Amino acid sequence: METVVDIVGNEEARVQDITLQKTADPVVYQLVRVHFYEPVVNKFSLMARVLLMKKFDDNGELVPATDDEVMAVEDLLEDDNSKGGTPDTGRTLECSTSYGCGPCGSDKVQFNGSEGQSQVEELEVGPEKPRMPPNPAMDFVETDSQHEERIPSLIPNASDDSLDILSVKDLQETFKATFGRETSVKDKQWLKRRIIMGLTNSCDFSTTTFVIIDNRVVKKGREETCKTADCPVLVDCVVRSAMESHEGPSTSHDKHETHAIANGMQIRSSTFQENCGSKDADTEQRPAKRVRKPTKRYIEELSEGESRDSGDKIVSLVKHPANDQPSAKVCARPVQDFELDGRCLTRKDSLGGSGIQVPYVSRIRRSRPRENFMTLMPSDMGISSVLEKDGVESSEQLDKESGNEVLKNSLSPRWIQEPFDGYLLCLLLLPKDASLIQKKNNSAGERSEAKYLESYKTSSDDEVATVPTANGGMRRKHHRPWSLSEVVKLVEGVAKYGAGRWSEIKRLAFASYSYRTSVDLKDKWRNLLRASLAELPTGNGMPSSRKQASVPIPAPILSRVRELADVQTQVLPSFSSGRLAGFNDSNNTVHETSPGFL
DNA sequence: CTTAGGG
DNA sequence: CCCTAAG
Repeated sequence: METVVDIVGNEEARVQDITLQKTADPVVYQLVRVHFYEPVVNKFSLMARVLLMKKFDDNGELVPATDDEVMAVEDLLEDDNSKGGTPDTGRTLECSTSYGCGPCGSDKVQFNGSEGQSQVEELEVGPEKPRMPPNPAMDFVETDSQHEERIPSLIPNASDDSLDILSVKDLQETFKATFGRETSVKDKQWLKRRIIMGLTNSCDFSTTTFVIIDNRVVKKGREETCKTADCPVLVDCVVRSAMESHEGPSTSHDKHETHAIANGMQIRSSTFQENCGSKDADTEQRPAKRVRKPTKRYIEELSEGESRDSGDKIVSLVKHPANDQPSAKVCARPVQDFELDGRCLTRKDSLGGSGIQVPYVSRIRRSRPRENFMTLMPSDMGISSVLEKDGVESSEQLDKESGNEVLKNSLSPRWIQEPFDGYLLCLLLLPKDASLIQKKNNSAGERSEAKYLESYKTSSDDEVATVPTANGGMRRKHHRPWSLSEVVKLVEGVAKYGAGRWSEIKRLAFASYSYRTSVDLKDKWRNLLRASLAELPTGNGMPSSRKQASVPIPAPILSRVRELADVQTQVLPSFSSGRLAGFNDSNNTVHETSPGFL
């Protein structure tokens, strides 16, 4: 399968782009839930790369990783770094032993349940999921008969012992003392591990970044991308290793699941075998750790909005104006080859029960964040198959309800704007040689993916990043249609803060929609206004005589727009003449009827 | 830097 | 959506 899901640095990227090194710097975010489309990971034909992972709440808004999540990811990386000696020695980062190595034999990873069912993986990370404490893959402390060879040789046993007698609360406090932050994780094992690691750790992976060049990940000197401490380096291939599954009572279920996975899917490629093999070894020699600084990283989008508010300037990352072709810049600086080929992170799919190998990548941001990378996802990705019970602002709920459904039905498949629940992971599978990639279209899911990707490919053949539209036209690739929820937000914002105060609205109502600038809001408002006015003349041939918006704006919203516009411009006229009259009428009506009730 | 408009 | 001229 020569398809490639390409999301690089929040940018869409084509296979060609990547191979041509044009858009090659990946940004790895965090994930918890994975929408993974492509199971094929054949070491000999593919290079799989985690490119981007983001976490979304129910409204599709970016949410920062929890510290625990971040730490989990950091640990993965850090561990990788440390055990690899130098980052330049790309090695298998992590690989599930269980489901990765089980019945190895097939060279194809396949999701069971593929049928349109979302390939959603839940990385049970973070405090909200105590059942599965963060940082799965990094486990080395586990007990375990099945992995007797794994010895925490690098970990001071004493510490471990001393921690044993502590209560969860104690551990949490220790954790706090160690890391300078609170944790809600209640898993003692995890806490202990973290604490130990925190106490012994001393290396910081965050100083290394990589870039993909020519299908390989090249180490890149630390750069502007990581200037700021909060460089959104959220790598988070959190993976749940099989070993983890064996840990602790709370994971018994997982264990079971893991087995199911092993049997259910065929990830067993020689590749994975290898990886798996190296894993145990690697985990054994996990070196000492670093002193962990309190993690403070935000997804760029968020920090952007917030920092604007506070006048903070840490947004430099995003703001770099010259970042239109930053990737080129980055790529132009080849350093050392860093074969990431083998580095796999594995995760466990709590839904389909399939684990996948997720190669770790790097984090380098290039250009403006691409907000709608999810639009690259196949529409059948199973976006909302699982709702995260995460707390979601009620105000957002409205958005979702008012917007999602409409979107679902009205948006073209390519533009799935419906907010994703949970987290997302985008994987990039870089074919080393497309011709080598073979795919068996077994499942509908695969087919649709192929189809989707094909269309995408087609649309992006050109240098002129354009994308076909429904009406046959071509529009710029990075155009992002306004979702209904966005429109609603905008309208609300205008209602609240007044039209014209775009920056206010932007940061107050669009804090999480980083991709909309105040200018965008303004423009959109202008368009909305036009649309609303265009709809007024009933005698008019057809409101649709005008160019129809990609996302039809419900009439109520348009009228609301009109109202707001009126309020702003001709408050008195419209009020006294039309609205006031109507208001009085209804009032009268009420008065007429109410006496009867009395 | 934010807003308003034109392109 | 971009660009730019104006506060």
